[in-house]
Amino acid sequence: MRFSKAFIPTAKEAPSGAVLDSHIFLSRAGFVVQVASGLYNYLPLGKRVLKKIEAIINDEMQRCDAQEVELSFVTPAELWQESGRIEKFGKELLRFRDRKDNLFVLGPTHEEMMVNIVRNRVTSYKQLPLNLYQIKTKFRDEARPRFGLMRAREFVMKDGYSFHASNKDLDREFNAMEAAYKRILERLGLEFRIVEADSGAIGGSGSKELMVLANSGEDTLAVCDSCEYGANIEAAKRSPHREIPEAPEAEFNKFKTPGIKSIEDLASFFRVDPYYTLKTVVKRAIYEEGDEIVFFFLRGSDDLQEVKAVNAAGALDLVDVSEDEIKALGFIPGFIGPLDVKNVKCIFDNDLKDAEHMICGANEEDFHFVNVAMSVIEDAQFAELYEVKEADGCPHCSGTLSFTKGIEVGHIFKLGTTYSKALGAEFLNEKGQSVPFIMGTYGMGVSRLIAAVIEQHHDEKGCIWTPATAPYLVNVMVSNIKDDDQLQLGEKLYNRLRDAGVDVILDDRKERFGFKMKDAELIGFPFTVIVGKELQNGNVQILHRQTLEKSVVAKDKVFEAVMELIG
RNA sequence: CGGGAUGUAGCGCAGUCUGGUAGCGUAUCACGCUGGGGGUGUGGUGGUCGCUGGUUCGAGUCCAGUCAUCCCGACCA
Repeated sequence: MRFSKAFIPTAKEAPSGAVLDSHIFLSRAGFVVQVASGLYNYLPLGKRVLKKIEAIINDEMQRCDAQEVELSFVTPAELWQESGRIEKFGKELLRFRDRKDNLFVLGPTHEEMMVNIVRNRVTSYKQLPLNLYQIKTKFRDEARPRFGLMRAREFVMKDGYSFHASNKDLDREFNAMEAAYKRILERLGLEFRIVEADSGAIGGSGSKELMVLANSGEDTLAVCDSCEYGANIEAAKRSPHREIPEAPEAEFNKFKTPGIKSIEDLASFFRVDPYYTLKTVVKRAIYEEGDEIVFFFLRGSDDLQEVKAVNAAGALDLVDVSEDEIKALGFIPGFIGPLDVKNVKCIFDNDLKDAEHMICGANEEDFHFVNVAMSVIEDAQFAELYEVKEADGCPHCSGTLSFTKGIEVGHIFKLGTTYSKALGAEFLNEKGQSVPFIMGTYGMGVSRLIAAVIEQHHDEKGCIWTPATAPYLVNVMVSNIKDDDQLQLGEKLYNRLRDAGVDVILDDRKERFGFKMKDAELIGFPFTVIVGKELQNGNVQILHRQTLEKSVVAKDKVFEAVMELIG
């Protein structure tokens, strides 16, 4: 491609409201342009990057014998009613009616459609396993799209679904997909971490997220400093406490604690470590039908992890409860305790099993109990509720956990029979029994990957594409096209590289040196061959975008030098 | 969905408080000079000031409504 004919509208200024570097540079360098909230047009450069990433995904999927399909974007609402997700997905599902008044939704993910394709077509265990995927536009009517391509409403996702006759076979495929996803991200040149995750609304288990490490990431990850363990904070675990504070000595008793409502005040009032205080978090759990108040109890040294709490309560959502609502139930905020609680659901953190010497609210204004043993509570429901903290111990080794930020670019998990059961998709096993498919699902955000590459690879001048993702690997820049020698050499090199199959662009615009350099740096071609003043000495320069260093190469050896650079 | 802000030329912004002929930077067009870090001179093109209604002799400016976009939060396979 010749720059003089290319549609690459670069700009000095970022669109107003753009805050993320990837959003700023992808816009300024002419890769994408916003159409409406969460909707983007891909210009030629953006489309090239998209196709490069897709090609790598396709290549790795083929190595795994996953087969590409393409499902219709518009999907009948009946399928969503059948699986029960039309309510669960809520307003994110964009619904509309056709001329015959039939209800449709724009596909936000395609479990239903994929199961629909397979059911009644795959009818025997002999036809399994099967892994089908597509790379296609998805639409989710996000409440608040933001950060450019990072969280758009319309986006490109690779979504794959596998069908198995046994859990064992699902495990095998799951591991194969994890390995394939790892290779994809490695080939793209990204620094990433595979972490344990919550399965979210889609249901299932064995959930893992692929996180590109970047400070601007929306997810917080807990990662071990000495082993491979990493987890989204929503699912992160820790080792049992390594140093347990000295237990306070006291008889069971009720103490007057006027105005002592917070854990901090309580701990200093009794001069004990917060570890020995009982924290109560009150939430209203929302269920598919109805709602109720739930007390979550943790050690005072811990905080409630809401996603874990939602799962423990089996709720769709948890919302805050006002002090007045608590009082209306007959409890006093700041003095709630687990003893003799009736008519309110209580869930205890696992860490409180067998806990002793605890100080907790007495359910009476200005009173706390001391030296309470959790064992006195009958039929207590326990679950994991705590949120890990930095410096907690790794659950798998003797290492220590620290926090880092990540961009979720992939999510794989074992669905089991959730969807095949809901949609009645069954096959005959070896025993002649009709059983539901055991499924896995594997998603990767292709358009989000574009943003992730730039979030991880940019500087103050602009984008720094990795070799596998660059729209053009080499930019041959003619410094002054009015100089015949420069122009001729540039043309010659351009043609030679192009004939050799290199993704190359020739900057033959009638612009000044500085202007072209700024564009080259903003767009972020990995290598720019500068055919300019050095030509007087029989040389050209090669600008390495990553380091911004310029190397000098004899003009007769440029082709070989470039070929060697790009491997 | 709660809270906050902003809509003026292709893009980025000032002007609005205090009503009186639409501005700046950049981009763009023509011609000239220049040619190693977004160069420069001269002359142009380009706007029903988001939309609707109201107040006024007169509204970009004041009032009401509405739509859109962005930010914080809730939400997010």
